[in-house]
Amino acid sequence: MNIYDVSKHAHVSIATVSRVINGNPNVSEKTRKRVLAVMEELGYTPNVFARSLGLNSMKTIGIMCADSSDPWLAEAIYYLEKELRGNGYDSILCCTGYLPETKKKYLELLRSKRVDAIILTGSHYIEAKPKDNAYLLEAAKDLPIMLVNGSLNGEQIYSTVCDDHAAVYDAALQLYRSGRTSVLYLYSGSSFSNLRKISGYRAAVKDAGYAIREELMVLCHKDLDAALERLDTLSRSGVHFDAVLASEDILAVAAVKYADKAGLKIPQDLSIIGYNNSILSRCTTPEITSVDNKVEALCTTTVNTLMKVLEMGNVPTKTTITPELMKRGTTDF
Amino acid sequence: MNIYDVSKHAHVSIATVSRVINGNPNVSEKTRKRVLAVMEELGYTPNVFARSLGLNSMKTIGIMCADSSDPWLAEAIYYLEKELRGNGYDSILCCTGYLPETKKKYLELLRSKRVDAIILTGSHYIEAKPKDNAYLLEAAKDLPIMLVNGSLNGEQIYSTVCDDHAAVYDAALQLYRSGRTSVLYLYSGSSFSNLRKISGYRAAVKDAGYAIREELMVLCHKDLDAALERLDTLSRSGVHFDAVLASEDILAVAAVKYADKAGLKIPQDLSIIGYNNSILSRCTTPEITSVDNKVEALCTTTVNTLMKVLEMGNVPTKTTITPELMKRGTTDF
DNA sequence: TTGTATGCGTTATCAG
DNA sequence: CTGATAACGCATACAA
Repeated sequence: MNIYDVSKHAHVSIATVSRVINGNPNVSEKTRKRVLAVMEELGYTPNVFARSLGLNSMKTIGIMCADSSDPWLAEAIYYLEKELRGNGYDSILCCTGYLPETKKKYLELLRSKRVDAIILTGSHYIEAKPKDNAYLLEAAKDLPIMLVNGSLNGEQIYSTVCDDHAAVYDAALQLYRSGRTSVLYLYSGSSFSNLRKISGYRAAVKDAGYAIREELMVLCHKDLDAALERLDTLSRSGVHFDAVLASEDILAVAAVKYADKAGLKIPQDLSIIGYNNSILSRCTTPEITSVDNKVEALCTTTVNTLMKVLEMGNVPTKTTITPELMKRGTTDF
Repeated sequence: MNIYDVSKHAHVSIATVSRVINGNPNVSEKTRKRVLAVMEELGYTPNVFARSLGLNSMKTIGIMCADSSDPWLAEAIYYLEKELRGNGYDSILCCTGYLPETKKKYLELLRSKRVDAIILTGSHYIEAKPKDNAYLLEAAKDLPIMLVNGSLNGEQIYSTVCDDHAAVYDAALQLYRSGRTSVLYLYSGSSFSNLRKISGYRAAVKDAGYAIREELMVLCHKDLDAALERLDTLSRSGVHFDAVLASEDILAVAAVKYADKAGLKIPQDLSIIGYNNSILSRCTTPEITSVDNKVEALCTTTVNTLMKVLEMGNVPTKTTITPELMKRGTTDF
């Protein structure tokens, strides 16, 4: 069942059938209808492979993410897929894990599949050392690279980021303003986004008139038990804190559990702020004040930008989106 | 940069190059090495479109799910993608939503993309009325259809399910055995899986020696606020219950919140069991006893079965996996 | 407005 | 073991 069969049955050439398929206006209404009728009758579907071969494009975008089961990334993927499909593009998904080598491997794989562009979802794709990002610049010579919540300068590289620095700065400052004196910053890695967050925290501490205390900046695994354990030992070792600002909601959940265990009242004895405004922030009692970093906006903006890029339009290289603090029961402001 | 370029540089025919690419044994070791060297040198990558055209296969599996941001589905997608890629297959993702029409539409779309098989993820794809599943039987004439946590009989349709009936039966019975007298069953829909769960609940009520009370089987939206509100009004309207068994963790979270609000002690005044053993079940205080329905096992089994199907092997039409009750703080057994 | 001929980069089928 | 050549199904430049 191919274009030839249709052309025979409709008594036209394959060129005409092709024109009909592609909406070329240079076809008389009569022939168009006849061809369409035949296509319907035969249940004809164009062969995407042959079409791709001619056009050298699949109308497919590669989506890379570290781990599609991470709630934030899962939500991002949802919006990206939806938005892309709305624009007539398919998405092929790659969960790359967090290792640089596998990230590179999957990027190569997607390139070999001749996707029309690649979207890197989440802040784990930009490394601190420029040479570790070189492979992205290299890939961007062939196709557009879109960063969702990451930023990198380069030809054909487009970034859409949430202003994490401002979000954390603002959150921390509000904690100090509400009377806290020792805000613990709990974070889980050193991705692009995490670095920006930490710098926001540092700036806030200074602007609140305090000295930076390294022991209040605590790195731990993105895991409930690990974080709880970390807070426990920290407290036992004599470090005092009356607020926890976390780089991830799950860490904030751990802080709530820690307060429960230690008999601390929330938010009086311990204020807590999470990050991402995920469903996790709503499962605890009290519910957690959390920074909404606007996944949906990040994703739709990314896809919109990409569509303009593919249409050869002129587009901004970097778009910044403003996060918002969702106030709930773990803070008293 | 194509197979002709390689053949020229290596002084062989394109047929030989093709053989090398495809690991055909009918090539002398010497030639193979030479060709591989040239390919490396020129940085040649086979054109997937042309290859697909010849093979009429993309080595790509379509994954359909209702909503990739649903935690359970997100996790499933993660395992499916990983497992498929390990077998050399790409996955193209489709979030179909919950409406029958869009489900059909996306299935057609994937078919037109000539994917090698389609995986339907989650229990939302099997409808109660046989005629609503007819389109799946129709599609299965062309390619294998794999169901993850759904079941349907038909040629080229393979199901991998978790025994939801047994899981809920067992959970409910344990609640009665631990002294509860009125177990409220809270559920969010009437998918295949939900129907099986309800039948498990009904069986348990009977086997525990109680009469079925319709007012104890409560349907509500899969949403924190909606569920909380539902429990509130239910209680105010005089319905008594001393345990909540939920078809989703999020509903169990709502039950915990309800107990907090109503001043009920968990598990003494109200025992709670959730379903899915998701991270949500670990965010509350106390943490929620939840049925682990083995996402990973479901997904790896599905992919393994699919691989056998694609290799024309003989495979079971239906595989059942046994769930497990993860006991935590919301129950006293 | 329509048809013809050719290219796209492979794989597969022969014949040697 | 190797090579020539015909599919594969479509898009498109060019001719009519």
